[in-house]
Order: sequence, then C-alpha cells, then structure tokens
Amino acid sequence: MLQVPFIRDNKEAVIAGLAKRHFDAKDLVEQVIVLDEERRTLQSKLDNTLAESNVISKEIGILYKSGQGEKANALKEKTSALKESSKTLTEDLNTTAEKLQNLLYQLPNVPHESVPAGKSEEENEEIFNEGEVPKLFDGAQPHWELAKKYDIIDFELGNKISGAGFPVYKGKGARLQRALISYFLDKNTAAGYTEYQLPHLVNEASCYGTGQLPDKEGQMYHDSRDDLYLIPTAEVPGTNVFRDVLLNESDLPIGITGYTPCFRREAGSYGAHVRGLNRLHQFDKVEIIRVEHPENSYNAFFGMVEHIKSILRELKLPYRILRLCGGDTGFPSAMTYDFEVFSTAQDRWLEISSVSNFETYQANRLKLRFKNSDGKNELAHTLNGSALALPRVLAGILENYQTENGITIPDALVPYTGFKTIE
RNA sequence: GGAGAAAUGGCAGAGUGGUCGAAUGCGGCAGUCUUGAAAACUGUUGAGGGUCACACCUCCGGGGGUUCGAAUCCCUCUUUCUCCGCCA
Repeated sequence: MLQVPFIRDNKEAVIAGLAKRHFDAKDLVEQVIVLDEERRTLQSKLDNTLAESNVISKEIGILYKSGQGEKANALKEKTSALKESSKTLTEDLNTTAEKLQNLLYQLPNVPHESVPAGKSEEENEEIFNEGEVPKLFDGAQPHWELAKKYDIIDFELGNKISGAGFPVYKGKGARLQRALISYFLDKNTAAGYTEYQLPHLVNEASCYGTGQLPDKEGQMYHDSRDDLYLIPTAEVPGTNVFRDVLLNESDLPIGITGYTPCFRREAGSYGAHVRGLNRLHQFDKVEIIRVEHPENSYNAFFGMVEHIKSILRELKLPYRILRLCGGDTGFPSAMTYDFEVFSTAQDRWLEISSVSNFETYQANRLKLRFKNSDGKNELAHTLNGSALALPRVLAGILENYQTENGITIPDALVPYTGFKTIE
C-alpha cells in the first residue's frame, strides 16, 4: 500500500509512474488527497471535542473530592452535548478512513524508474540468456508423456483422488521432487538464508499483510469453517513473520527460505498451456524472502537474481531472464524479473521464478519497520523470489535431459536422488 | 472437547475508578571513567494521528457497554498457560 504523505508530495510522479502500468491513477489519486484532507479535518474536530470533555471530567473529579457535588453535577450536563457530537464525529471519521483505505488498496505500487512502460507480457524484455538448448533425438517427448512412460507422475490418479491439477509423484519421480527441495534449500542456506518451516494455512490478517486480500480472494482455497486460507505461496506466511515488527537497523538484512506446497485455484485458466505440470492446483516451491534497508534493497535484488542464476547454471538448464514491463509487474511490486526455463520438447519457455522488490509497499501494510540511525521508525523494504518452483523445473529436467535410453539426472542432483538415470 | 487462570511498552513485570501513557528491572541510546573494552555511575528511551514546531487526540489482546471520568467494572470474541479427556 502506498503511503498517503508520499502520494500527496509526489502526486504527478505517482500518476506518471502508474501510467507505465497502463493504470490511470489520476482520479484515484485526486480522491485520495481529498479524502485524506477530509479525514484530517474530522480528526482534529474530534480531537478538540474530546479535549474539551477531558478537561471537564477532570474538573468534576476535583469538585467531588473537595465536596462540591452540586457544582460537579452542573458540569455533567455540559458533557452530554459533547458526547453526542464526538459520537457523530467518530462515525464520520471511521467512514472516511474506511473509504480512504479502500481507495489505497486499489492503487498498485509505483514501478521503479528503470521499469519500462508496457501493457502486457508481450512487452517484457529479455535481458539475459544462458545455457545450451540440447538437440534432442527424433521422438523426444513432452514431460507428460515421459511421466507416463517412466511411471513417475500419475495425473489420472490425482484426478481420482482430488481432481485435475493434483498430480501424484511416484517412485523416482517422488524421490526427484524431494531431492530438488533439499537441493534448493541447501543452496539457499549456503547463501545465507535461514531455513523456516511455515504454516500452510494462514489467517485473514496475513492475507491482507501481503496483499492477497482484498484483490485475489478468488485465487485462494478458503476454509470457511475456521476462516483460514491455504497458502498460494510461502511468501504469505514467510513475509508475515515480519508483520507488526520493529527491527533495529543492525538486524538488517534478513534472509529466510522455506519450502511449502502452494495451493492455487487458478480460476479462469485453460487451454493447452495448462497441460501436465505447466499449471497445477497444488505444487511445491522453495521461496527466498529478504527484509532490507531501503538503501540496499536493489543491491539485494540483483544479489537474488545472481543467486538464482547460479542454481540454474549448476543444473545446466537453458534459461532466460525477463525484465517485466509495467503492465506485467505484479500489483504490489516495484520491479520484477522473471526466470524462464526452456522446455525443448514443448518448444516454449516456462516461468520458474519471479524475483520482486516491493520496496515499502508490503511493509506499509505489514507495519514492518526498523529504527534508523536518527532514531526514527522507518519502513523496511521487502523482497522475495522463488528459488525455485518445482514443477516446471522438473518439466525442464525431464524434457531437456531425456535420451533414447532414459532420463539423465543433472550431476548436482545425483547426491540427493541417489540414482543417475530414470529408465 | 471440559474446568480454571491469564493477556500491560523491545522484553520482564507493578498497577482494581480521577493527578496513569503507566512504577521498577532488563535491553537500547548518549555521557562520565578507561589507551580501548567491560563493569560501575549519570542522563535518556513506547506507538499512531496531528502541527513548520508546539498544543492536542488515540492506544494497556480485539470488539462492544457502564460512568462526568476506565488499564482498572460488565458483556463478548481471540489467544496463551495449567489440569482433565482425546490423539499423529
């Protein structure tokens, strides 16, 4: 959530910045400023009313103590009018504050100045590309065929047990999943991230904290009986570790990593691109999350990008990095880079990681602050990235490492799988 | 699931109707001392709104109520602890 004083002081810059998303913020921004003024006027009226009644209450106390009950009773009558007006003012204030809040929820983050304008994913820019696309033999297959051929993922069985989008991993497929999780976690902890095991169900406040609510309600599974949400990503419980937290400047930077399953309703998704592992209702992901000093957050961002590069390099997967344009950058993010692995058999790129700097946007909702060197409380910056999402990495491995005699396991994973091929 | 107790500042912990935004201790910050550090001593130190800055207002788990006045009394919800039951 953007901060009102920031909007007030940088009105034109905010509108111009959001225009890069093809988001017309002009009316919203105007309304925010008007409502905020209204809010402050009401607040100060209410404050004055309360101040007056506080003074009278004190007088009454003193009068009673000195035995002047009659005078005290006379004063009591004065307070009833004050009570009435403070009640009305409070109601007005709450209404105004709520309206303002709802407007603020509708404003996405202002993209970083380096983020190019653009409407959709077509305008994302490839900024890096590494790894060799293998020349596959004739008859190479997409991963869903390979999964069946080697009996390592059973989509039909998942259909029976749960429904579409809930695959069952079996034998070496299951082991490979577990290997990837351990491998990613080891890589992340070696890079300084602290491993966390986080809840897979979270409450409403946590969803507001990271911005899943109120916007993306329909994308999450919800247990209405206990009012809990299944996490769509470890970002939600992981970032809410820092909700309502006041840090010391010396605590920064903080990096945590965690493996969780992720649950997404994916309402509205359809078509050939959702086949196999490409899009699932339940999938596994290892996430990295950072809390940073505002001055260092972009260094940290590029550090995360380098870290993910090093993993993909070690797995020897062909990948590219996209700098997302304004229109494709997620609502709360100021800057996002996507990583995509090349799926040779499908002849297309698959997103496997997304690294974002949210600057203060999440921290403002979370109330995540640190005490800066002036002794003032200042909002921290939050960042996160996948390191990495499993299904499409698995798809990439299966497809790119296939041979006529089976699937070769990348060297870096062999210590984790305990086997070198799937045949 | 049943019974009881509790929830106060970064942490611990006093405070049962008015002068309490809240004693005290720890921690943090600044200083004295020291070559430096530690210890000791002195001072300082909650958050939000508001203001150029003050003033002022709000906040003692959340919400509601009683009262001229609530951390303190009442209702309710949530959470934690103890005991019992159940259980991976």
